[in-house]
Amino acid sequence: MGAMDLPHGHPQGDDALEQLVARVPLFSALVPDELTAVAQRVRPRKHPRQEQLYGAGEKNSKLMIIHAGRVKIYRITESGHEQVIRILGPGDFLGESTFISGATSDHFALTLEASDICELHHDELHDYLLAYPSVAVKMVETLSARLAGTEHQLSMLAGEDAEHRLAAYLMALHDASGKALVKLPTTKKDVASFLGLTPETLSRKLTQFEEIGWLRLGSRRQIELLDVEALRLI
Amino acid sequence: MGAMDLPHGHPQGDDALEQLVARVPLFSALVPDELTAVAQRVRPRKHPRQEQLYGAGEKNSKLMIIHAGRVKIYRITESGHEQVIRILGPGDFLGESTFISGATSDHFALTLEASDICELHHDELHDYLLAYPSVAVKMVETLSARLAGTEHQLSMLAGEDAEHRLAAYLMALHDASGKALVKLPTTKKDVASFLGLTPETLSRKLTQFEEIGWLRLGSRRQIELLDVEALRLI
DNA sequence: CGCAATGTTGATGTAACTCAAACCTAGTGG
DNA sequence: CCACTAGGTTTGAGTTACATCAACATTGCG
Repeated sequence: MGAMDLPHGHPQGDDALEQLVARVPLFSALVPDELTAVAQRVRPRKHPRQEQLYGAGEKNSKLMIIHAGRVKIYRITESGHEQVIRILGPGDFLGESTFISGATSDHFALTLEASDICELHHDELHDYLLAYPSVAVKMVETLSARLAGTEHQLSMLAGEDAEHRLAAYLMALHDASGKALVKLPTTKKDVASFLGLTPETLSRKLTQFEEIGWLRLGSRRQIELLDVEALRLI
Repeated sequence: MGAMDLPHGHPQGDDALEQLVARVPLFSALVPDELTAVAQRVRPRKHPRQEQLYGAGEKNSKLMIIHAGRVKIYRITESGHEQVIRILGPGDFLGESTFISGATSDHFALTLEASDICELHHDELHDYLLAYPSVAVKMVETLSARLAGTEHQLSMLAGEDAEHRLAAYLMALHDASGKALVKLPTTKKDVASFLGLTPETLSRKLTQFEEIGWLRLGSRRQIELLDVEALRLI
């Protein structure tokens, strides 16, 4: 668990790294040779839980790719409260927002659990994208998808009430896992922030849904969805 | 202003088209030869005002680049009301969200005024990005910036009240133009939707700001900002 | 110039927030 | 490994900002 803190350079390690890189959607279109080239330049690091990867105001100059763990992206609004933007997991990348030269990010990234994350300096990223256009195309596609997701969340926040938002969120979790037993990716406090609610309102709506019989609240952030159709139709 | 409805093919027309393409941020990193190549493949079109460029469900397979005019991007929420996502102007592009093969867009694009828009089929776009990686890099940067903007709007909607949202919006208009006399890009109805408010609330807050002396409401969507500092500090 | 869409103003209702207090859970350190 | 504690969660009561409904005024397009 602590043997990869520093690059060792032995063949076994490089192979493993290449395997990791190959699993990242961003690099999935690369041919083996290119994959090897990328793997050699990427710096893997372990991060403990609750570590701040970057903060607002810093000029974070690294693209980070998550191999294992979860990362919370959030903003501090002008009125001072925390707004969760998204939760990232394995295969996702972050730090691209400051790729536009000079711009400093206005949000924070925090590991929610111990995480394995690869880093790539922005200068290098720029060269990579020019050298491997397929990575650039993949990145365009990923950003498009992420943008569409954020826009969807935006119109949910603006247009729907608390119940609709919560139901839609639960359905998204359900569709992602395919199972009736879903697990919140983080604390209810953060989920509430993500949904634009106070923790109190989230708690109330969840118990309300439970009373109606649409779901059952379990321990350890588990929720068993009993009536998926009802939630979808809300 | 109306002589370019159809491509004419004479040198003058091509030069003009090349000039237009060169002004699009997306293509700003291209060298002259590449610029010519792009200009030859791009199809310019005129659109009347209030024309639907694409709608939800359609598999829109074109990247569109705005040369002149304004385009409203909006979604119909599940509860049936219109949510404005953004207003695009000259130099902006749209239609990239369905670039991810197969995905159908869930939002609509409508011209707010007569517009000149160039089209590029997605297949061609894919080839272009591979052939001209600098365009892909530019697109990554643009999408990053757009994502950051949407995330900002998101946290505004979730975290701030009506006054803060309106004040921040007015400040954004002010910062974009640099002048104290700003002009709403579209109807107040649409601006209200963009800010996640009802038209009634927007109207009330604007008159309230006027009574305080922070601004003066003019005709034709003009607003004169009298106390920029107060608005910024709200 | 006339009509439909947009914008304004007022009265009323309610969903969700705030504040507060008690309870529970999960990581801490001994 | 267990007990401690800080943060997370739940429940309750009271408040308010904003939506809704409605009537009227204005704008600007055909």
